[in-house]
Amino acid sequence: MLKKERQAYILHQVNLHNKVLSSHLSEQMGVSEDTIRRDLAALAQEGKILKVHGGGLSNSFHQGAVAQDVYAIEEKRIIAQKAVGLIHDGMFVLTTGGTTILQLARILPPELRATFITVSLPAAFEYANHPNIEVIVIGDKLAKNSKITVGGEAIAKIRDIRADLCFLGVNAIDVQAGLTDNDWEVVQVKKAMAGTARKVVAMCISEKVNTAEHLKVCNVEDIDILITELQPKSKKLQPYSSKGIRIL
Amino acid sequence: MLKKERQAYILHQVNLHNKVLSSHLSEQMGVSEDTIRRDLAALAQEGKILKVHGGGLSNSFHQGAVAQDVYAIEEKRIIAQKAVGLIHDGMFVLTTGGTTILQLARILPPELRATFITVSLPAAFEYANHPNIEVIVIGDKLAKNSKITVGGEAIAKIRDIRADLCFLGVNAIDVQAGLTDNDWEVVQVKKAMAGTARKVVAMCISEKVNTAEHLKVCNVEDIDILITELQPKSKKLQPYSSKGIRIL
DNA sequence: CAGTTTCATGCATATTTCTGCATAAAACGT
DNA sequence: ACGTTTTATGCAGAAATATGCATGAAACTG
Repeated sequence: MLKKERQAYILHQVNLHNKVLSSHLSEQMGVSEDTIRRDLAALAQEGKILKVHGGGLSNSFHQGAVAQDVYAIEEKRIIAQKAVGLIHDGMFVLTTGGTTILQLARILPPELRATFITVSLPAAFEYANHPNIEVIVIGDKLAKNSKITVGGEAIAKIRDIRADLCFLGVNAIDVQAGLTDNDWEVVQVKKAMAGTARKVVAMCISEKVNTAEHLKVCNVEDIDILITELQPKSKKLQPYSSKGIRIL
Repeated sequence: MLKKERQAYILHQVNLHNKVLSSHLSEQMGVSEDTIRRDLAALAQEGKILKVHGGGLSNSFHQGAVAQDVYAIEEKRIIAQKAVGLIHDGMFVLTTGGTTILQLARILPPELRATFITVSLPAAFEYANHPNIEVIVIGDKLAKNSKITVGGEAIAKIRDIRADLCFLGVNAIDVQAGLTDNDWEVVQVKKAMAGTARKVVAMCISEKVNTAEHLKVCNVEDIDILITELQPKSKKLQPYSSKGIRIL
């Protein structure tokens, strides 16, 4: 990894999380803490970040800036953290859109080499920031509110891909009703994704567990792994666990 | 392998991956690292890439990810204003990426009903803000630097579309050399677009008129309309006018 | 204030770059 | 066509750069 590249990545992380730890970064990109410290010093020198003991801070504190607030961001961050452990080098990964997926995109370890395939434009942007990931965009008509491509072309293309892993941002999940959503076209895309991947991972904040929407994506049995921000052994998740779904 | 060829390849790699390593390139095309370094230096000299210790980076790194201001925005706004007059209800419009195209996207009249087809993710986002426009995204591998999709799939898809109008963001135009660009894949996409549309519109700031890059997109005769920020009767544009191209 | 973590400094090492030069290939002028 | 000039490329050795490690100092924590 090149110096500038590393610094750009650090800057990205700082802008995203408002703080970084030297120890964390060091581990994340496999260089010594000394190097990280030198990078932080350089970035601080350029005024891009604020260097503090133990890491760095966004200087947006200093200048006052915008913090885009995502609903239940902490929960989603936890979920993303669990999900990232499933991805290994060389994998082909299908993802939908949604804010949980975006969180996932942001915390992908920089040395991970994988191919991400998505219908979500925001997700594609996020993946594009990553130094070692190949991004494949599935094309079709753009659904304006969700910024994902939907339609027959997209679905056919998804079916052509034998992905190792599929991450579904989940709107509602229920033991009886299965995975459900409320946008017809989104459902088509998710169906296709769930159908073609070797392992299907559902990412869902606990609040949406045991809720249902009008349109069905798939049965809970079709899911291989369910990730929520709760403990895996949490009572709320027992019904899913006993259906043979792995809980993280 | 010729020097120009090599440099075009390097540039393509940079546009696709945002970085290249001298060592890697050297091995990949069987020339010494010295030669690669000289190529990188030349490309950096022309401002096409950012040269760093160990290789090269896309110059999007240098500008800082946030708040990059568009070069020559006033000129581009004028061009976009002229271009928008060509679009009518019901049309199918193909567009490339580039900042000029983004300007166009922003000033589309809200009551316009048309279908825009693009390989550019930023352009797609911009179009998506429009209330009455249908947006079709062409999918394929994402070039990280320019955020456009490139590759065989994309080109095949473009060829399937009979668009009424094609807007090309132009990198360089010259009466002799024609429309030229510096990234092989981008050139393929532009070629396909220019080839399939009923009318081809080139949008080009006057600064780039009578300049040339390494790779050819098409002849000036293949363009139907040329838009710059200059007056149509401007002297600089005479040669194009006399080739039968309509100037706006 | 004692213990732990983080930091700065100097140094060692590996990698990358620069410089000058030699050679080969291409372009040019007459 | 021939010799000359320009250009492109590779190579060797010196210089610069990037990084990690060891040590003691400084900063945090409770």
